[in-house]
Amino acid sequence: MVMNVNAPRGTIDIFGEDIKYRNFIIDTARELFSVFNYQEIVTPTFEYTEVFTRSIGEGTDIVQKEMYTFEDKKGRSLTLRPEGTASVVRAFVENKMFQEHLPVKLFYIGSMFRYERPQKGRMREFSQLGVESIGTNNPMMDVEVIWLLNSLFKELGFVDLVLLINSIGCSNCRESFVEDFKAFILPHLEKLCPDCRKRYTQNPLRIFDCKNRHCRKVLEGSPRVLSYLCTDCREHFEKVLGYLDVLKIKYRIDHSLVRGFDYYTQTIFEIVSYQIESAQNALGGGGRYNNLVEQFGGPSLPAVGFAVGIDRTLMLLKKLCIEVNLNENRPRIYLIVLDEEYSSYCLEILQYLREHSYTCDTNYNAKKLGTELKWAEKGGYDFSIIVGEDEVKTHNITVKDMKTRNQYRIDWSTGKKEILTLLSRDTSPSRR
RNA sequence: GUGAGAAUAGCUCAGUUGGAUAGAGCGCAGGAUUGUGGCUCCUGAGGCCGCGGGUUCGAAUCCCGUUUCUCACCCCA
Repeated sequence: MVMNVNAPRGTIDIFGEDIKYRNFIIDTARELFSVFNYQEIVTPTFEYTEVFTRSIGEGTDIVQKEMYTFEDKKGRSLTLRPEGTASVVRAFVENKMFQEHLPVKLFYIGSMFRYERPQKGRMREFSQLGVESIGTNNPMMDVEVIWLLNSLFKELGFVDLVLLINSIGCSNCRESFVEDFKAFILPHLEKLCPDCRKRYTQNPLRIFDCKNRHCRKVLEGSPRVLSYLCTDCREHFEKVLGYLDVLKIKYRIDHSLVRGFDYYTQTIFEIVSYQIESAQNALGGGGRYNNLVEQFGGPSLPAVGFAVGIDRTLMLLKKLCIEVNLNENRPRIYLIVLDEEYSSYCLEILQYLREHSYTCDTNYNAKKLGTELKWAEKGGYDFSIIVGEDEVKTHNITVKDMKTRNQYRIDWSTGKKEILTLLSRDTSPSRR
C-alpha cells in the first residue's frame, strides 16, 4: 500500500540552497548574541496553555483563534508555543534566575506555531530567534536590544530596512489615554468598521492598526499615546531616542505602531522592509514588558526583548540576492575511481583526507573519467584525484587542480604528505 | 475565520470552441570521445494533467465537491 501524503498545511521542508541561507542567518545571530553577551536557552516546544493565555492576553487574536491547543492523555491542556517570550519568562521564574546577577540576558532559536491561514511569509510552523533581557529598566537596555536587532540585519547584509518605534506607556498612562481615546471615538463609532467596533470594547488600542479608510479618517484627529505618557515614561522614551542618536541608529516614530501582545509596556519597535511585496513586511519586532515576570509569580522585574522571523528574513535575503558567506572556502576534493576493484585504495585515500578535515567525496558508481570530471566541474570541486589502472600499479595518485587544469603525480606510499601542501597552495582565499 | 485566483515531467511553463499516442525549455541519464571537464550534436528515462465524483460517444479542457498553494482581509514573524 503506497502512502501518498504531503507535509501538513502551512508547513514546509527546508533543504538545498535554503538551508544554507538559514544556517547563515542562525550562525550570524549566534555570533552576534555572543558578542553582546547573551546566553542561549532552550525551552519546551509546548507549555501548559495557561502560560500563553495569561501572558499574551485572553482577548488577543493569537489566543482567541490561533493556538495549537490539545489535551494530553491525562487531560492536561497543552499548547504549541505561538511565540518565545512567555516560555522564557516562565523558565526564568521557574529556575529562579532572578537570584543571579541582573540583568539576565538570554536568547533562543526555535519553531513557533500559529493556526492561521497560510500565505507567503506566514506559516503555521515558523522559526524565530529572539532575545530577552530581564532585570533592568535602564533605557540603555531598550537601546541595546534595538541595537542588537539592527546590527543583526546589518550583519546579514540588509541596507534598506526601517526601524519603527513608539511608546505605549505604563499601565497608568495608558489607562488615562484609553479613557480619552474612547471618549473621542464614541461619537464616531457608527463610522468604524465592524472589527473596530468590536475592538472598541475589547482592545481599543488596536483600532490604530486598522487599514480601513474610514477608520483611518476618524483617527486623524485622535489623541496620541505619546502625549499621554507620564513623566517617567516620557523621560524613558526620550532617553531611548537620545541613546539611539548616540549610536547613529536611524528610526521612525510611528504613532500607530501597536503590537499584538498584551504584555508590552512603554517602548515597542518593529523592523520592516518595504521591499517585501506582500503584507507580511515585518521581519522582527519587540518591546519592553515590565509586568510579565511578576505575573508569572516572580519578583517585579522589568524586561525587554525582540523576536525575528527566520523564514521571512530568508525570503528577503534570497529576493535581494544577497550573497551569503558560508565559510566554505576550504578546498573540496572529488576522488574519481575508475574501477570498483580499486575500492580499498580509494578508502585509504578518503580516510587520510577526511582525517585532515578536507571536504571530499568519491564516485560510488564508477563511470567514465570524462563524465566524472564533468561532474567535478559542475559540483564546484577545487581538486580531483584520479585513481585508475596506472595509479594503482605504481601506487600513485593523480591530483588535478580544476581551475588551472594542472596535474600532479604523487607517490602514495612515500609522499602522501605532499598532497597537503599541494591542496593548501590552492588559489582560494583561505589557507589551512 | 471571510473573499478571490491557481494546480499539467524534478523546475519554469505551453496545451485553441471538449476530438493527441499530453508537449517545450532547463535539469537528470547515456552516447559521439576505450583515461581528461566549460561548447556542440544525437539518444533516453521521467506524467493517476492535485484528489474524488458528475455531464458526454469522448474530459487536461465543462460542472460539483475536496485538498494544497497564491493573493487580499484579519493578525503577526
